[in-house]
Amino acid sequence: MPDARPPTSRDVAERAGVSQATVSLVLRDRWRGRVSPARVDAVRAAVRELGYRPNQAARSLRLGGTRTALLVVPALANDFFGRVHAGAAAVAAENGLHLVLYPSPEGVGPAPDPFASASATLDGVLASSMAAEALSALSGAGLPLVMLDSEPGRAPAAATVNPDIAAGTRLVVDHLREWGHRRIAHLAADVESWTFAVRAATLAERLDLDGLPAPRTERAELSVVGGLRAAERALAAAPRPTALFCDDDLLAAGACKAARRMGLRVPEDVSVTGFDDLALATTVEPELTTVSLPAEELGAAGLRALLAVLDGRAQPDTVLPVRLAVRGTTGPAPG
Amino acid sequence: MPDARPPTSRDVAERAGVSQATVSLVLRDRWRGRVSPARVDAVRAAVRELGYRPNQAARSLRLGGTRTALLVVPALANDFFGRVHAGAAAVAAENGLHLVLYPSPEGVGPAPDPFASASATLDGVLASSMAAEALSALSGAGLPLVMLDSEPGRAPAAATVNPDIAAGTRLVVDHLREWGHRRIAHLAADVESWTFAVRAATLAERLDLDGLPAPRTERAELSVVGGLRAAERALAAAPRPTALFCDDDLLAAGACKAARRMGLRVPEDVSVTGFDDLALATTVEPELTTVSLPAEELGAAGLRALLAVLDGRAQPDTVLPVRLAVRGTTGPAPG
DNA sequence: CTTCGTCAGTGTTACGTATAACGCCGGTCC
DNA sequence: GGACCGGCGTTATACGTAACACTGACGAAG
Repeated sequence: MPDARPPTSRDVAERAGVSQATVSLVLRDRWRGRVSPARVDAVRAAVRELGYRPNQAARSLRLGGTRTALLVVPALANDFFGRVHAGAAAVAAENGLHLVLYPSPEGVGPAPDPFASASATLDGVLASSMAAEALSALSGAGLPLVMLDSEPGRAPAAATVNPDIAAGTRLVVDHLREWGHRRIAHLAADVESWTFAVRAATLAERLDLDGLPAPRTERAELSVVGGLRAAERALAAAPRPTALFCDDDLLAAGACKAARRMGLRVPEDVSVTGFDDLALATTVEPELTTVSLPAEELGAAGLRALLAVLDGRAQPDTVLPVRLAVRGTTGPAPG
Repeated sequence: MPDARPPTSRDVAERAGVSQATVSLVLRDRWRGRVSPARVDAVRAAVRELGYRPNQAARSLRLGGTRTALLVVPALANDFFGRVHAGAAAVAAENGLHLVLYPSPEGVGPAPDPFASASATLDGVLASSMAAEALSALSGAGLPLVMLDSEPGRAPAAATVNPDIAAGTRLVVDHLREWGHRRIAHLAADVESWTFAVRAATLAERLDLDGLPAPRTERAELSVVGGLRAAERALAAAPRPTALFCDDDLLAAGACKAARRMGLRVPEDVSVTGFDDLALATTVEPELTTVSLPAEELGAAGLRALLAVLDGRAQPDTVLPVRLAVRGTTGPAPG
């Protein structure tokens, strides 16, 4: 059996009694009016019998492009980016694009080495957060880039897609105000990132608009324990805040834990709000009141934007609506 | 500016005043004793100046292989597979292999379409769980395959790498026995999978060995709410079990929630154990006593096995040790 | 003075595919 | 009856890289 190596289109041609060019025409579905139906069937039969699969490398070389895009996400530690990926993957599949996932080691980590060699293998990049060096490497390679969760107009991105963080922040503030909260502390993610900056700015602005004092801010490492520690500091202040605005559900979960450890009840003694609506939000007790971001839609819209860019169509920046999921961690202000 | 398309090695050659072959020698680091240092420098300078990057497609075509492996994971919803990926990615990077991630839509979902065309682009696959059809498609394409969390000797895998599930199960049972538990219920994942079968078999065997009755088993969808519902059923039985052995941390988290809703304290009234040691385990209150699996090491060992297979070296099946993380959800049996 | 070996390179080819450019043949139209 | 044309197919070539087989030239060895 000299079946050592996979069959080529030439093998198929020989078996079907046609030329290699004809095989290609049939496989690329460009044979209408050029190849007789009988031969088309013959080629298809030969393909099946030999178990032929086109060599992607050769295709890419010829065509000057792989139908492959890269999705860069900061981490796989929570389900948010899993949902982003699902949304993007669905759109990619519909459009015959391969989507490859690259979890950037550190939210905003060092230049991912994969890019160096992968850039030649990719047609475009959809990135959620990325080190500046990696960004410039990408734009240097001239790769089309669409950014998620990133400030419009900055960075060499062809387009951006964002959930409406500012609106989400306002929804939270309004909700807390309806419950009568006036002393609101801010558990801020200890990350230099546009999304978090928007939360802080909008929060301050909205409170000011309502004639309330600027929120006391506690910086927190972006994790449950980070939230726990920051909340312990925030709740130790006098007078104690009646509500904690957390940049993220992880922080909010940590904050709830901290409150309980300090003998405080949630939401009777202190209200807590999150952001993102992770799976975690409905896992903890009580379930988190949080801003629900359209993760799937974010991925889908991002990939659609990338497709548009690949097709040479200009793509406007997109903002997606968010909603407030009111659950069990918010209630009337005490006292 | 005729800089329309990326520079090729021939462009580099022209600029450096050498032949294309020489460029290739320099870039592949095969020039020792073949190219004079002066020209090597000239080539390197030209590469820098033009921003030349080798065309991967052409390389793959020539070499008959991409240095790329695929990691198939069931979902991105929890952090376990994020850690598996991290471990595998580290080893891959050390060995100049690209690692691409494919989250299979459904734990054991439909044949992933990506394989159809991607198989030609891959050198090997490291899979955690996979639909039977996808498996056969893979072996049909003759792709080297290493399986994680899969029964050794089954499936057309060149090797398997597993955490020692049986040992973990025994650790849990022994721990519960030391606390005096005798009525243990089993919250079993509603998934046909070898790992879960091992848990059930080992649990039954160990209890039998200790002269205890077979555990009452409640099937649960593999999620927090699934665990919640199953635990409600299990805890409604009379006499009530004093401990719940959960196949997974998600189920355990749900079980704790159910217990609290039924007015039971954990661990005073009922002990709960998990499996996997997800981030979730230390997030919930109280923190879960659970079997800690070496996720990073699992990914790393899996990728090492794949590398061995790619090198044509036979690779034995591997079993990795586990440990019991004793935390807050287990205590003395009541009564 | 020939012969040989080594260094320093270059010419050429092959990888597998997609497609532009061309050829053939039977039927139509003037 | 010859020019033309449309349906069918084929030949030839290019994509960018890696590496084999070769060529001179220059010392050294015989």
